[in-house]
Amino acid sequence: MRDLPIGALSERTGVKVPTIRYYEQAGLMPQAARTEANRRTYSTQDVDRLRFIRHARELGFEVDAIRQLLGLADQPDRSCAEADVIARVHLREIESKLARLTALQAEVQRMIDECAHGRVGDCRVIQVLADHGQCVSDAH
Amino acid sequence: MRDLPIGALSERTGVKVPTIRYYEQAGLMPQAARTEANRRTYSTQDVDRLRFIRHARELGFEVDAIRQLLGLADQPDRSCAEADVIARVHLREIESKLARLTALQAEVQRMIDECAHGRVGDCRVIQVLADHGQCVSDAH
DNA sequence: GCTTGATCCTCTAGCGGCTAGAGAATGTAG
DNA sequence: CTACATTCTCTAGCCGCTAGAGGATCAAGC
Repeated sequence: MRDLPIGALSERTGVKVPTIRYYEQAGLMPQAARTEANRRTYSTQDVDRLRFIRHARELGFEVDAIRQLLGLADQPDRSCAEADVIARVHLREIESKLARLTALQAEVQRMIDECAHGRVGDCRVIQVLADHGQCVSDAH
Repeated sequence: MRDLPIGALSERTGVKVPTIRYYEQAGLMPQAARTEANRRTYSTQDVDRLRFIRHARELGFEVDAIRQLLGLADQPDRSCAEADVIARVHLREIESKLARLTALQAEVQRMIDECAHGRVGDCRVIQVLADHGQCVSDAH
C-alpha cells in the first residue's frame, strides 16, 4: 500500500528503471498512478507483480507469454489448464534449443580438437566452416 | 568465375537475397562488382565465401567473430592460433548457455509436474513464478 | 517491337527486449 | 539557496535480419 517511487520499486525488484517503464508501455505493468508532479507511484502489489515478471523473464518466458500468465494469475478461480499449456509450450522450446545447442557444442568442440595449431591454410576450424559436409551431424 | 546475379547466389547458398545485401553492408561479403545496369554480379569464390558465412552463422558464431575468421581465412600462411581462440571463446559461450538452459528446463519441468490441474489460485506454475524462493536452483 | 512478369535496385522501417542519452522538471540534503 | 539525485518524456541504438514501397531492368512469348 505504500507509495513507492519508481527507483524504490527498481531496488526492491532488481529491475532497472527504464525497464519498468518499458514494461508499462508493453502492457505487463499497469499504467502507474501518478503524483501531482506526474511521477509514477507504486504499491507492494506492484512489487509482487514486477517480481513475477522478472522471474518469468529469467526463466526465459517471452513477454507475450508473461502477459497471458499475468492475465491468468488475476483470475484465481479459473482452471489452470491454460497456464499449464503455456509452460509446456515453453518447455518444448527450451528442449529444442537444448538439442540444437548440444549439437553445436559437439561440432565446435570437434573442430577445435582437430586443429593442429599450424597454419591457417591447414586449420580444421577454418576448413570445417568452409564446408558443411565435414560436419558430423546435420542439425544445423 | 561465372557471373552470377544475386538471385543465383541466393539459390546456391540458401541465403536470402536481402540477407546477402545485408552481409555486404555489414562487411562480411565484399562490395560486389556491378553490371552496367548496376546489378551485383558474383563469382564461384563468392559462393564459397557466403557458404562459409552461412555455416558459421548456423554454428552460432556472431557476425563479428565471422568477420575475424574470414580475415584469417584470407591469410592461409599465418598461424591459426587466433582462429582457435575465437572458436574456444565461442565454445565457452555455448557451454554457458547450455548450463543455463539445462537449469531452466529442470525448473520449468518441475513447475509443470507439481501442477495439480486445479484452479489458478492453487497452481504451482503461477506460484513458482510469483516466488523465486520456491526454485530449486538459483542459476537464474 | 511490345507486353508481361520476374528479378533487381535503393531506401526506410520493423521485430524483441531492452539500454542509453538528451533536455527539462521536480525532489531532498546541507 | 545551492547542489545533486531522481524523475519525466522522447528519440535512437543494439543484433541479425525481414518486409515493404517505389522504381529500373531483364528474359520470354506474341
